[in-house]
Amino acid sequence: MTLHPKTKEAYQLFHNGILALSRAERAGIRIDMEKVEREQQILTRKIAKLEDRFRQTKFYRHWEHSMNGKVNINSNHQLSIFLYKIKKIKPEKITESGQGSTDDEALRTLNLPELDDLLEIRKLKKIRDTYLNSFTREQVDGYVHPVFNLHLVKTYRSSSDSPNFQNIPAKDEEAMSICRKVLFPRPGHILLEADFKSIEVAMSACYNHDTQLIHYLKNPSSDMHADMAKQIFLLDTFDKSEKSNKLLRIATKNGFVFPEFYGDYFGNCAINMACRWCGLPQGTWTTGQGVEIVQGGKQVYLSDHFISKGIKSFAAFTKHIEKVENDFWGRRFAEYAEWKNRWWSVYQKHGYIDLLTGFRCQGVMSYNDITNYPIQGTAFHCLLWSIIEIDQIMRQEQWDSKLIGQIHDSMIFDVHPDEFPHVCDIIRKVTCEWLPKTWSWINVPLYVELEAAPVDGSWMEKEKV
DNA sequence: GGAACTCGCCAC
DNA sequence: AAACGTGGCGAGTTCC
Repeated sequence: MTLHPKTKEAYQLFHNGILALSRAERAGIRIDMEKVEREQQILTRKIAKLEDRFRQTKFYRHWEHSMNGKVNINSNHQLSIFLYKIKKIKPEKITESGQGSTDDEALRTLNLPELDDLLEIRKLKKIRDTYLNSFTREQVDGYVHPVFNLHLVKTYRSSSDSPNFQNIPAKDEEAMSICRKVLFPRPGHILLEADFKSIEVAMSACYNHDTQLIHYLKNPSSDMHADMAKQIFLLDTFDKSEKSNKLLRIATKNGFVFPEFYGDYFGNCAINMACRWCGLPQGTWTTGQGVEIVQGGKQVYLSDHFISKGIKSFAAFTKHIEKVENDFWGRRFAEYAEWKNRWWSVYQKHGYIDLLTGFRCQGVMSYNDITNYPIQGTAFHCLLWSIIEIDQIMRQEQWDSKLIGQIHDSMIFDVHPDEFPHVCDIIRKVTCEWLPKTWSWINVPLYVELEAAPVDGSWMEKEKV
């Protein structure tokens, strides 16, 4: 498939965008190389220790024997053969090419305690060899200069490499801490990140004009994930501040709402919701299973709660999620669903789709592609427009502060403390006021969240402004 | 000895 | 009827 700008504005967005991003690349990000080296050494020692312990297990010795002494503990292929051919364990999960999977989830379900060390080794090696090592390899005088590409991604998002600045760990506490505490602003400066909130959902509303979706986006006190959690977990009341409800809300958001928006279906959602997020098994449910929740002021297990509501097995839960899905697309977001089908018809007729930002996607695409690409692309174009504006103001006003990076819906700045309030003010005006004014098809409010680290603080230390 | 592949895993 | 979108990159492996 091919991508191209159809309007002068679209061309200008890319032309000015790549110039602004090239200035961010030139600015770069400061790395504390001494810290990087120290962390690499610590990781190397930890890995060696874990490998020693792993080599003493019966599991390893059996593996070694079966491979005639030529074991490579980094080889998932070898591990797959050993587990599923030699030990003849039945694989729970199969890869794309049909062999037994050895990913984190597959190995955990095997319940072999020896494999825990192997998974830990994998994780530590990922941190050392992918992240810290790329900083060492790419740094010049203590700064890395990640490349930001506008021409590689099918959806009109960006990509980054050398090093990739867009996949530095953010979820796993240990990985995040090790990788982010070596990233610093220039001496005496402040790292600042500005993140568009729910920009993809907002952009989808610009295409589908769904009444209910717009209602959620226009009313900050409403909460679609909480409403869906209430429906999925059959709750009469939902206090968002309560701890177990927070978990149910996140499970709903990441296990149902977003996957459904991306084009997933109830079958996958049910597995993820029940097993991954709530700790419920795939078969029949019995008392005392899954996470604990609070119902009517009392702590109960999720399985007991569902059983009391007549959902007594994973199969029944899947049926329930199917009904929730039908309601989701058939009633709640019916206008969104109609847009998806209309949009698909337009593509089938013309062979291309045109984005609100003046770009065209042309060629062979699936139904999910057709309904996802415009949303992802347009969301990134909002960020790119903001980057161009801020970069221009920055140069006109001769800021000492600099834009240093971008992660699809967020911008990262290296800010002089004296300029900090002004930079925050400009970011808010550009993203939340001037952007919607310029692109009048934006039919919902836009929000940014600002997070900053203390002066001379690492990226690990950022907190809400 | 390098290209192309698979697998796994990090981000949005 | 079928069923999750986009990347980068490291390590191992296979092919030529």
